[in-house]
Amino acid sequence: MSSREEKRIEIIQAAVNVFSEYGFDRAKMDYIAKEAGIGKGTIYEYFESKEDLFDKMIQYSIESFRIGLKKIMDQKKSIEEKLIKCSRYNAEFMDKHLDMIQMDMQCKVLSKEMRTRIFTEMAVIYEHYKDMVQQAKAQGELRADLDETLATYCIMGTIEQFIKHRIFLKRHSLMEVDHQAIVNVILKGLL
Amino acid sequence: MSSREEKRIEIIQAAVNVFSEYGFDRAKMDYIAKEAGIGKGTIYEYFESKEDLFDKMIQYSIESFRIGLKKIMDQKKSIEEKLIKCSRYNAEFMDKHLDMIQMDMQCKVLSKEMRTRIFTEMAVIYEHYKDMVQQAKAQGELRADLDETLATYCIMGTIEQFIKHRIFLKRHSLMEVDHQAIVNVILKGLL
Amino acid sequence: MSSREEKRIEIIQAAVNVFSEYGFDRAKMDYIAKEAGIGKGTIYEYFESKEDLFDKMIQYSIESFRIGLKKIMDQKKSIEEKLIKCSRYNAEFMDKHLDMIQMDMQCKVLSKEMRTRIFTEMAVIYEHYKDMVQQAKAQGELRADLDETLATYCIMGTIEQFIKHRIFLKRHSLMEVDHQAIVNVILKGLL
Amino acid sequence: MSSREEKRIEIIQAAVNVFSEYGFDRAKMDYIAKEAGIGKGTIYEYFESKEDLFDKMIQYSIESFRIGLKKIMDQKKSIEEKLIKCSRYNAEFMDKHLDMIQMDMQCKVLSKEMRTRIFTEMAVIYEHYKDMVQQAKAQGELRADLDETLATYCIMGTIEQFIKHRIFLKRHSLMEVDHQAIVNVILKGLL
DNA sequence: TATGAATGAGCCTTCATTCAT
DNA sequence: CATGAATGAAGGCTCATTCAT
Repeated sequence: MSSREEKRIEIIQAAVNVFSEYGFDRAKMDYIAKEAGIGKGTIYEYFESKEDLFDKMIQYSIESFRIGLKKIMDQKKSIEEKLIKCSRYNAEFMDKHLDMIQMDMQCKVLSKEMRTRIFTEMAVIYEHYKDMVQQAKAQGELRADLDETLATYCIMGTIEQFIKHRIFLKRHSLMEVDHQAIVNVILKGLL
Repeated sequence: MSSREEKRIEIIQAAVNVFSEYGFDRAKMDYIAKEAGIGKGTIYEYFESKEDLFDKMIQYSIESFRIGLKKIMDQKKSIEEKLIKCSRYNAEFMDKHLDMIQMDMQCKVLSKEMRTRIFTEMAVIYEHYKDMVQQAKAQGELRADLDETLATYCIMGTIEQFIKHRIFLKRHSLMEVDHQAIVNVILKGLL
Repeated sequence: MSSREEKRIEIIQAAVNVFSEYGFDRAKMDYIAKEAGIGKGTIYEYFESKEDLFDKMIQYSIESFRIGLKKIMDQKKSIEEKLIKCSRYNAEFMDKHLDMIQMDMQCKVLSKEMRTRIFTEMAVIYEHYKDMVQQAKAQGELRADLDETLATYCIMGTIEQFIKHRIFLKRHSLMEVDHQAIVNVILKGLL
Repeated sequence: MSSREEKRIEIIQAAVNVFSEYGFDRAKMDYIAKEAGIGKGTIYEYFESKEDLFDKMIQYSIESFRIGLKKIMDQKKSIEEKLIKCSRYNAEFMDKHLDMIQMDMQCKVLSKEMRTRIFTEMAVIYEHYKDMVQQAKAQGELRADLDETLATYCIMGTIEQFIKHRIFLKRHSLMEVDHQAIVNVILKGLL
């Protein structure tokens, strides 16, 4: 259909790959063009500048990550099952895309306006996690005296750290058993 | 002592400030020289290149963080007490050296190669945490069936996320009670 | 007639406007196409390149100016009357086609090569003036020892300077009396 | 002395040559650097941008032209002698530098502020000429009924046109006799 | 040893031109 | 014929690094 929109997405996807690999400043427009299989000038038919492309790429990535995550959280499953799926989804996403969880930090190079937008987007993800925790607690799946905010930190932080180490350092795919185990630690605690 | 070594440290400290503020690629050697109160050429008398300076600065920062953390971990205290102190130390360090958070942030706009290099340095911290977990487990403070690696992810990730949100987003200092609560969540789990 | 020729002229007229407004190097083919109400590629159906279009536009502009001037010069009038009419025509032309002044201006930011090209075209106008001087001299209207070439410089230069200052600097139309006065100065000299 | 200022002037002189030859838009910073015998980056140690360099070059050129002209006009000589010297000076200056008389038109590419400055500068030259005419008239060198403004246009315009044709088109130096002849035409008129 | 003026490789961006539709 | 999306060569500017002093 909208061939224009399709091409825009293709460029964004190329941008995800290249920015992810090189970071903002070392990613060359040349690389992105090559990755997208188009001429360098063509990018400027769709995006105003390198910064604009980066902005749009961030928006696109966070939104698509958020949507996938929300879908999992809205399923009628136990909190344990959902957390495992979240962990798995998170890992898969990071495997394909840029280190999304920490993307909020990329904002250094962004306009103040964009930074605010990204923080807002990221906050939505935090809220999704918290909603899930609250709901699970309301249904008696989690202990009654649990602080929902801190629990959310625990979930997000642990999963993030876990994936960062596994994917980032060891560069191998995660096995199913890993996700179950990490969720198990979160739920049961260390004691 | 060696006036040479002193000057080296001064340059590193200037580098910490400037890299923290601008990130690797946007930090100019000019800025660092100005911050250190020396000529631009002088930096090259002490460091081979911008990259070399960055590496040495990362090593220096992580090492100073590591030393403080190790001291806490080596104390004869319960795992709970030590974790609370770690959380507090982490928060204080970031409060004073806001640079460290920034540093962490900068990594994200760096190339994958550079990110990996930093992450590798950080692995020392991870090892300290893991040692502490192992020791606590050996002494029966933590449950016997605990996966030490995953437990370490949980501790580090949760504390990091917790501090990031509190300091970075809300911009207020943490109270004593917070550290106890977050450690409580880690230890007891969510169930 | 030939619809093709009409379109050619339309493009040239658009080119006059755009080149006048922006100068050669800053005029974009996009602008000219937009001004002519056609597609960018269409220009290349009628002109070989931007340079070619510029050349043809210069020729067209100078030619239309030349024709009007020649008509005046060919009249059976005294040299004084003709000079006054030339001055008036020149002023009117520049008033209507402010472009022409602009055109003259553009030349100055052009390369020496391009300036020469334009100046060569303008030489035709010079020849007309010189013809008029020669004829007037032959008929005893001008003094016998007059250098025709220098006299031509005096006429063209004075009128040009006069109009430039009046229109360009003061931005008001010229009154009839002005033209008589300036021609008077030219003819009588300063002594 | 101020070696810095000397180098600044050297760059400006290189800029005069290159801008004069190629025009603003086709002059490459590379050319100017090469002409000045320095590296491209060095220009930016002395000027903020290409536009800034152009601005400064224009100011420098007009001012030095104006000073030389004023010196001639202030001499205790007859109006005829002075006009001859002006013509000669003008020709020599244009031989070495950019087409100064028409430089006011270069302003297309300049900031509004700069345009105003140049017009002001150029107006000073016009005033110098007018002063000289008034003074000559007061001393009875020029006829009493002469319009000073128009006389000034006649002088400036004729000389400009004269030089433009001779130098610009024929590319040969002017002989002494030429200047005397053109001034003769101006003073005696065509009748 | 310390300096900072000079350098030039490298990159974002523009725009004349092409060509598939 | 007409179009406008795509192209890539070209140029202004930055900044890590060098080296004469």
